[in-house]
Amino acid sequence: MNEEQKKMAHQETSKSLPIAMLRAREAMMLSFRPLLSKHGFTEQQWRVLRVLGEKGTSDAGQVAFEACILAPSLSRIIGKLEKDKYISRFVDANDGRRINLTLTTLGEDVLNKIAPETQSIYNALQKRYGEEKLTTLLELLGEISEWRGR
Amino acid sequence: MNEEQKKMAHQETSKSLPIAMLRAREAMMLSFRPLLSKHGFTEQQWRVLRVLGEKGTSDAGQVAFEACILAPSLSRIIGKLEKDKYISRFVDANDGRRINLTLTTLGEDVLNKIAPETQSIYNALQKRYGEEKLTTLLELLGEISEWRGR
DNA sequence: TTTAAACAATTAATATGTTAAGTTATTTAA
DNA sequence: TTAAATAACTTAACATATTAATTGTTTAAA
Repeated sequence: MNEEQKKMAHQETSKSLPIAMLRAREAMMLSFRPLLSKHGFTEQQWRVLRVLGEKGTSDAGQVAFEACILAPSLSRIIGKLEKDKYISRFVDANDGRRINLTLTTLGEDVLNKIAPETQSIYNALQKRYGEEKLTTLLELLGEISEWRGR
Repeated sequence: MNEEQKKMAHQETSKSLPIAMLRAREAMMLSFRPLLSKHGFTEQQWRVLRVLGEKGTSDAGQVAFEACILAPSLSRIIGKLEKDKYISRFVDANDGRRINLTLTTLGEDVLNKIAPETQSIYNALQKRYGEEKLTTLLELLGEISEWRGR
């Protein structure tokens, strides 16, 4: 019995979708993260700003879902973003449980300042791999996102 | 000037690859995480066990790269896995800086016990989307992983 | 209507992510 | 050969991830 046969045969890590997504995402973030940290934001803070820029005012639950951040993490993140004057928060008029969030003028300014820089990184990626390939990738990822399996 | 025009037009979050990967990965982990936690492991601990099962003995740096975990995190993770007797660690004979890691018998046992269960979740995903689609996705992710752009 | 169930957000506790600094071992160059 | 540079890992500090418990609000049922 050789070395290989001692081990039971499992799926290779390179063929695991969650690991493959992690590695691919990490490769991209190696480019994006320095840009964000240059401006003093973490990935997660940036996602919150982007979602608010896209959706306008929306409640914390919606932002958490869109930014892919769990509620407890979001609570702290919006605490800091509010302290730093990038967003403001207020209780919903129709539902006292809900917290609405919106970008301040300062928040909009940083979004407008940083977004073009992230876009230029994205353009480099697109130039390298081609628009079609990236579109296909986005579509496939979108389908998986809707999976509620097993 | 209407509401839309007030905001500068940025890339939609749904068209951001890092966010799309995050959402897709999260959808999958919603299925995997309960299985892992049932056995008392976190995602990261599980990735370390899988990598060691695949590679056999290998040094911490290699494991960190393969499992997509930064060195400081790995230090803590292997500290716990060693304490719980799933792995053993020892200084490399040829390079005193390097720490070699290997699965214990207990580690191999849990790997062999849990892996089939994760595989069955994966099979459900494959049944839903088709083998070809998942293969395409893995290939595209693999290409992005090699990106070192800008 | 009054209470129980369901909800949204927050707090708490433990684990990991991220960057920087620190340790020890190895390599390189003077 | 030795001091500086490099490398691998660890520790530290702060931010986020995850699950559970808590608080306050709304809805639904008795």
